[in-house]
Amino acid sequence: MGSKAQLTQNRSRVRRDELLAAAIELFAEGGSRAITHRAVAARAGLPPASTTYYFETIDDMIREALGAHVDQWTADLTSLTQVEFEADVSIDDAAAFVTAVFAARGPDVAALELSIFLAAARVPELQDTAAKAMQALESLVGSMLARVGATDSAHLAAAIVALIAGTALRRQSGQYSEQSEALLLTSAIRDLVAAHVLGPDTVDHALAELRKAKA
Amino acid sequence: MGSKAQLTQNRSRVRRDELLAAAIELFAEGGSRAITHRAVAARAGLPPASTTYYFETIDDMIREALGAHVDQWTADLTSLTQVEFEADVSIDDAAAFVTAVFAARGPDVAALELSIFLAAARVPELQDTAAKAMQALESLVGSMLARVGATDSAHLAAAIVALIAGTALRRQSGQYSEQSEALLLTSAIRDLVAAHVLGPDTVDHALAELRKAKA
DNA sequence: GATGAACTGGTACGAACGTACGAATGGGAC
DNA sequence: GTCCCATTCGTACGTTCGTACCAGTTCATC
Repeated sequence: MGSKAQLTQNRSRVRRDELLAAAIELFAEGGSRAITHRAVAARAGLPPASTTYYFETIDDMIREALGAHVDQWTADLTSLTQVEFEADVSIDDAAAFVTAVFAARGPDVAALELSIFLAAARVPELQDTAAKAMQALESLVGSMLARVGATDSAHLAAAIVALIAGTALRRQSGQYSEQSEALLLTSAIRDLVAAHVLGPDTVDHALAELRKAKA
Repeated sequence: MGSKAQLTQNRSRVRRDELLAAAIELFAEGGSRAITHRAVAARAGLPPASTTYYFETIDDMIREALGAHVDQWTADLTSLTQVEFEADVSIDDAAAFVTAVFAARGPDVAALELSIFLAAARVPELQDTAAKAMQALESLVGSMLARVGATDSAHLAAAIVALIAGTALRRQSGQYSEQSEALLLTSAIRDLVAAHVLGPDTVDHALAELRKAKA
């Protein structure tokens, strides 16, 4: 549905993917405003009419481009979950690994991922796609937590995901160095895991002490 | 610079602000793609030519709209820092208060703020604006921490900011209930503050225990 | 209340847009 | 090999875009 193209030929599928990739490139550079039939085709090195053959409307094209990119991201995250580690994984190894997911490819790419995720989440047809991406990230974090021996906790994984995403977002303001951000993320993850290990009673007690000390 | 308008009249300034507000509305609904001279003027209930009088180019208008919104947000955050509290503020009160900053106005607004912040951070002319907004948020969190008696720590405030931002982002996937998100955020903040109170040695020890338990 | 600058708003123009069309091309099934 | 249909791609149409223009109106200053 959507497109008139039937994609019976291999080359055709390749060209279609090239158009989607070109659309994402343009989106990264100038937002959705930069995505036009002609611009996408030109970027992909294809004739102007190629876009109308593969996509019913320009909105379809944008949707597909965003969706395909988020799907790819989800697939990447999922495959990372399968990676084998040596038996002894430290928290810091795990944190560094997870940090890399969002941050290692550079702030520009992180900004792109965030923008795409955000744009996708606001398109009704892509909400499932966005939700799956977030689930994949939480699964990845969950599997890392399992590796370091933490008792299973969706709550903890969710908090760490929020921390990762928030760090990526915070970094966009451009006023922090990359390594200080990585340090911040690592130490915050350590704190969250430690609090989880110590248990709610210890946390309650520490906060009660804080309150007493203030008085 | 930028605009030919000199804004010597009050009504003129009001109209200009109305145009900026209309631009933000359209941005919220359809992204930067939806911002056109005519659409903005129509939304503001003003004649089509009004936009060209106040803004040199459409890109200037978009920049100004984004910048003005982020500035307003910064001002809101800064004024919240000045709010007086009763003497005894619990961590949960503080967490709830801070949560409200990002979340209370509903997920749609949070998505808008995130989108605008992200878009602004990618426009060179607005990077200072975006950085100031992030600083204002960190100051707000820092002042709340001071109120609950935590020893001053930029590190802790930064981690909590990341947590807030990340929670707002995570929520955009639309698969979590608003209250579960609030609960997640509150408990994660509690954990971070507790870990800070307990100190790095305790955290190290807890993580070491975790490692031992796994073996 | 006169005067000049600031502002208003209708209209116009070239460029770029989304989309449609049709002739030319090419690959797969028989 | 030949036939058919998917694909390619130049071209064209109507629309909407960004921007410019200018006659009319309103306001601040005197």
